[in-house]
Amino acid sequence: MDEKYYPEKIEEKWQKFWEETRAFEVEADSKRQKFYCLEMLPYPSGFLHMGHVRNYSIGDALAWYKRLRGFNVLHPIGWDSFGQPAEQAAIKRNVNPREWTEENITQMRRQFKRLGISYDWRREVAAHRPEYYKWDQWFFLKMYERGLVYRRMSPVNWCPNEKTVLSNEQSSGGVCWRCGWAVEKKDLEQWFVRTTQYAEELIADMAELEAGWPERVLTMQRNWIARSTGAFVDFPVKDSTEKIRVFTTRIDTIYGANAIVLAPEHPSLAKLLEGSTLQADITRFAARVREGRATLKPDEEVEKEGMNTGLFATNPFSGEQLPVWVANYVLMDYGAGAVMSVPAHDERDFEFAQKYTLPIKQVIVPVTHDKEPSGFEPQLSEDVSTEMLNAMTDYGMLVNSGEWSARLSQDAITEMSAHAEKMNFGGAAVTYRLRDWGISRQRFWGAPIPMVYCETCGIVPIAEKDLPVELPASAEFTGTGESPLAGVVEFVTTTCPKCSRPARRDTDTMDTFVDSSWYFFRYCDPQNADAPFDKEKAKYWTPVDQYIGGIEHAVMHLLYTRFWTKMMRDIGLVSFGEPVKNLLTQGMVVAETFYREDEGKRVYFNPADVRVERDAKGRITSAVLISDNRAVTVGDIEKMSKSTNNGVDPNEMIDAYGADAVRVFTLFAAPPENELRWSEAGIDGAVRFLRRVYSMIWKWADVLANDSLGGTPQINETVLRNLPELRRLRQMTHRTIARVTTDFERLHFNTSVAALMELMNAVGDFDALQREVTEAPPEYHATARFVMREALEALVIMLAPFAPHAAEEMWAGLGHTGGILRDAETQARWPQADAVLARKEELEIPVQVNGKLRGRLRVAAETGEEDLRQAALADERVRGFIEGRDVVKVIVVPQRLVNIVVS
RNA sequence: GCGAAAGUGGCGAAACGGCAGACGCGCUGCGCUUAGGACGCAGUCCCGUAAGGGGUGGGGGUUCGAGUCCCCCCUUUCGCACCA
Repeated sequence: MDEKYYPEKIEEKWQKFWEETRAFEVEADSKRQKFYCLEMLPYPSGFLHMGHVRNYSIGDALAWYKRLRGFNVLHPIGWDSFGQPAEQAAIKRNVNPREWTEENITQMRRQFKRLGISYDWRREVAAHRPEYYKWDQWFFLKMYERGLVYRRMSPVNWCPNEKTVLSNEQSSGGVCWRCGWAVEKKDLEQWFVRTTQYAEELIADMAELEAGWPERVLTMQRNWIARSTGAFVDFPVKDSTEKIRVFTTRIDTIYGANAIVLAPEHPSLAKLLEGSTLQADITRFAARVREGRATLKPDEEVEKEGMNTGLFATNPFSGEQLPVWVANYVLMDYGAGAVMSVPAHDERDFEFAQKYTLPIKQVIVPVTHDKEPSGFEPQLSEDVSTEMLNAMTDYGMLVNSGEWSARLSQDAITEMSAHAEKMNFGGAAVTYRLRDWGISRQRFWGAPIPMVYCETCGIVPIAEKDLPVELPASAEFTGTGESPLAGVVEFVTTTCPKCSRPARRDTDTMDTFVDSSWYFFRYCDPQNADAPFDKEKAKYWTPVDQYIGGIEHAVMHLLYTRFWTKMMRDIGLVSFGEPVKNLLTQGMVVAETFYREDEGKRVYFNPADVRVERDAKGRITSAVLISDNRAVTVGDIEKMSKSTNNGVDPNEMIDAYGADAVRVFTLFAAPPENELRWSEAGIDGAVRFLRRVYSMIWKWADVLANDSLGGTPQINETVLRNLPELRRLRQMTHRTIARVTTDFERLHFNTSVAALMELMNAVGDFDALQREVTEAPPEYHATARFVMREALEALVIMLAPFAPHAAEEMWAGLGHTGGILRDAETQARWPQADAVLARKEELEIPVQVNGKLRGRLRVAAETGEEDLRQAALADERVRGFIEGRDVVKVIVVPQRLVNIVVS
């Protein structure tokens, strides 16, 4: 151990040590309790950013903590290495996606190692390697066998100029990202996974997740799946054998229907309009609406538009003839693609009826007395189109509804659904907003879909034994045309697995969410060549005990992986349906921005190049650019990004402060789910703290090892009894152990670090006191050294999850060999808090009079209720406030406070 | 518009319904230094010399006691957005 703290030296040394001793490599061991600590795998862009650093620092702290508590901890990492950036690099710079990806992985792996994250690197997986995506394809075949994947036409974003498929990002704003042409929708045959088949289970199983997942994420998933209960009702079309099926949640309002409205894409439309004079007009209208939708910007509101088809449908409840309309506000892919329009009791239908002056018939009246109905007096006349100002969407009592009148909405919904079912024209139904998962991508850099098209046999799956269908080494990356694979003749040309005649491969690849849906199962058995993973190994390690990642994956990734797990359960690979027990969604990393206006455009400067001036209160008063010493504008705090130039490079931070300090700051500065505001001053504080601990250990290492000052460190009860300062440090040590332990269990890393800082401060005070002790008997020194060693060792071990390199160095400095994790299988190193020692001997009890603080009592910790009461009433200061008044009540909370209530 | 979460010093933040602001940053003063983006010590919510008073977005309520629980409002952030 050097006298001074040299992070780069220590960090390199211990990284090498961990590698050589295989400190983080683990195997399934049924005799030990496991803990699966998982962080979301990164896309290998080539560089770690601060968001990654935060994510992986959180995970690593937890992994270390659990190891020190004696768990067998699986802590792996891998690469989400398929996807667009590699392909874009290929298009733009003519590099090979595979080489580009592999190079990036090499670079990022080096960065991970520099950060000292404790991964079992033998388990690393990468989505783009055939050994991995072989199993994506295998799963595809399994799902195909079970009817869980199917093919249908579906629209993609299409650039008519470059004749290529664009992703949503590439077509944002409705224009092509490269050429600026208006993006169109184009229908292509694509593969879909039937996620909707599991909709009910995906909703229902969320009950299991309530304890361990953020409420926010569950809410988002619930809204995404959006289960809705209602009923189907079939409306027979006049002069036709066709029926129009609608979905409604308000069958109780059916007597108020004034029209049936179809989505423009409704499949029955063509048949219904056969021979109609309006056919051409309607078709044109439908096409226009569809086009309008394609170029729609995300936030845009669209005016309701519709057309009367001239057809009529019969309301099966009332027998009434209703006109059939087509309108842009009805969605084809929700419910039945058709609705009954009830303007009096639905806002959208109301708006539509207003626009086209359709009759509005009221069939529900409010019955609640304590709640305002929607601003409108009950009317019993039928057509209220002139009086009604808003739709009345509340439940109420049915009126104008034939035999159903006078019932309450809730009852009517059940009874009318049952009636529809009995009469065979509908019935109760549940629908979901959740749609099937489209997994076809017209891209090169993904797992090929293992399907073949044969003229004779049609669509034929590849035989399992012929997997993987390997990606060719390269393709033409022009950025135009359909899937790049379509241009690779050797790839496309194949033979039919069934009839052996020439056939053509599917040239699409799979969505990268496929790769990330099951990767953490593969970590359990990453080299398996015969199966995605060994069931027994997965059974030991999974489900994941703690998953850590960004909130941006709240819906898609986490929903798909939940689906995938259920699918794997149904094909017998796992025995549970939920893959992740606890989820932590960490906040973004943000920083200050600085800019100058230049001809209306903002030019941003990196915070590293700016000097900030503050006033006496610490408020920022101005900022200047260091290079020219002229002022810059202080902008908002924003997410670190290229566009605002406020990012910091983890490599530079590690160079300047060391990985340990970066990690300590990252975990200390904010609770994990909050935003983390980057600050170089803050990281200075982290280094300062580490340095203080380090020099304290250095100073005491010799003393603790040197026996000449009074024998081996040991407790002398007499000394302890007589010297409160020794007891005080012990108390602080044990109190800190208890605090840090509970904070870790709650993932409150910031308060853990704060507690360690307090312990360090106490150690510092104790050390200062010791310097003043010149003459003392040997048993005093022995006891003092025992107490100090206890404090320092606890401090070092509890620091390991945050600053593992420094902790290892100091642990060794305290005379321990073989590293902190030595014998971890048999001996948990985490210190044990002794509740008796952690207790304070003397307490300061606040005394309130009528809830206001009026005095404090110094009492022994075990002082009872009655004594506290007496002491409070007798207190000099307190008496000044109660004199001359009646004491009505005295509330005594032992160990806590006394409140005296006076009149 | 609908839904959810959150508003505490100059800043990041603490606080089983029980002393608001732990811990850290910044700032102020002092010491040590030729010097310091080093180190040490002290101070730092507001008003007041003090005693004391006020203070957790605003207003009400429950309670002996509210940052914490309930109701209304304001603001911010996030998610969803014609979902019948």
